[in-house]
Amino acid sequence: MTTTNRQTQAEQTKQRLFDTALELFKKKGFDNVSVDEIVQKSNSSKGAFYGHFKSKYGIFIEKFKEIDSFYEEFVLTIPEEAAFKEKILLLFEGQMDHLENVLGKDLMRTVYMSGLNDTDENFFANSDRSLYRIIRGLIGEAIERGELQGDIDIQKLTWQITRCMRGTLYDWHAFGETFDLQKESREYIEVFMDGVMGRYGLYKKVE
Amino acid sequence: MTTTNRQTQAEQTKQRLFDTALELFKKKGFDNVSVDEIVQKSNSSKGAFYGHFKSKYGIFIEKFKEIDSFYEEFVLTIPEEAAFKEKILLLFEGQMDHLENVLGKDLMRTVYMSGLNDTDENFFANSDRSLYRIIRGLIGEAIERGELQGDIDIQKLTWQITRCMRGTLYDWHAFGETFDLQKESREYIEVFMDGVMGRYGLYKKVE
DNA sequence: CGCAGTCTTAGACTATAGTCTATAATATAA
DNA sequence: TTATATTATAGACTATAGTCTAAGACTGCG
Repeated sequence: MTTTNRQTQAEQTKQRLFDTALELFKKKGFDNVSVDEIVQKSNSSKGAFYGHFKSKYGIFIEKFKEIDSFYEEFVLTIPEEAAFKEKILLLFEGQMDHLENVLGKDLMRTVYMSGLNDTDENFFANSDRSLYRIIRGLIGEAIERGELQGDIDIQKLTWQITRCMRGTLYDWHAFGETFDLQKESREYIEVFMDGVMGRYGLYKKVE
Repeated sequence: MTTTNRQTQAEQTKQRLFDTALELFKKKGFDNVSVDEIVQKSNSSKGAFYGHFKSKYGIFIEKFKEIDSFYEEFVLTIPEEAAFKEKILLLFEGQMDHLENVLGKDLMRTVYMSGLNDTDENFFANSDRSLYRIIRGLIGEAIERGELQGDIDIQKLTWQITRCMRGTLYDWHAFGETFDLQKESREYIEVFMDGVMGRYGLYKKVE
């Protein structure tokens, strides 16, 4: 008998549930997989499942958290010298690509559903998220460089820019197949950023 | 026996279910009311309920549809001579006030939940909605008046402007109590409309 | 009128998310 | 080592949204 302590055992159970669930979700779609099936295919139990995850959504939310490490890495690929607006556009592009092609629509739908539930932990509202830190950083940098006015409310602008993401991603689900995420995202944030630069940008009339 | 025909009878049942459900939702909140309770308090049955409504959400969706008549009326109060941007701002203000104070947050949450469900009928995607017609109308009018360029994509701009609504309303739910709907809505759409006017507006540098 | 067809309704049934309690496995203390 | 406490897990149980079938009620036609 390999001497695994209880904690390790539990961690293994959690991992088994996690992997099995993700695999099933991928194969059959979130709504077509029951917790009973996950539990059974993992040789585990309801008790274990709800011991490790807050809800069925919990699995996806946990997976979704990986997105923050994506942001951390992606931001490094953004050219240092690019203009503020350009950087935001690149960030949107990279994000949408990742969401569509790596995490997938089904997972994102789940995340957005859970954002509407008081009971679930609120992922969006957590202002420590890498995404928020990164955008606050870009804004701060833009101010230092004299691209943006120094007296703007950084936090507010961060929420607004990320709201563009949320609005676009919501529509991605609400408007079905015909919705071209990349295209819609780009066109939308471009207009918004025009508004931002018009309001808070410096050296506008120069050039 | 009053000679009520079958259709009238059914209509009465539906109305009874509808009223009872709304009353219960208001008193206890959507999530704390079961279909069984609605059915029981209405002296009706599951069969009747699901005959008349597609889902439990269905009740709220039906109520929500009244918003279109609100738009139709509200738009009449917008001053004819106001600028395009101003009209949009007023529309947002009126809408948010109505959603917050008449329809209520619980109902709106339900509508937004159902927008994420493939199975439910998709309310947002229906381009016949009064809201969309009204905004298309305002854009068309602005073009005629020479406020906007004549070659813009009216439909696309309509989706984008309403996406500002959806983004703000989503955040209203996701960010909990501290979120000031009116304020957030105004500040956000103002920036966006600046972007719109900067891109598609005419006579910008004149004045 | 009486029969056939159709719509409405009743309510039993199913599917499934999440809770609860008991048990087994492990850790800790004596 | 033995006793006690803790924690993970099993799986029965509950709550509830939604389905399904049949029966009753009406309608219209011959």
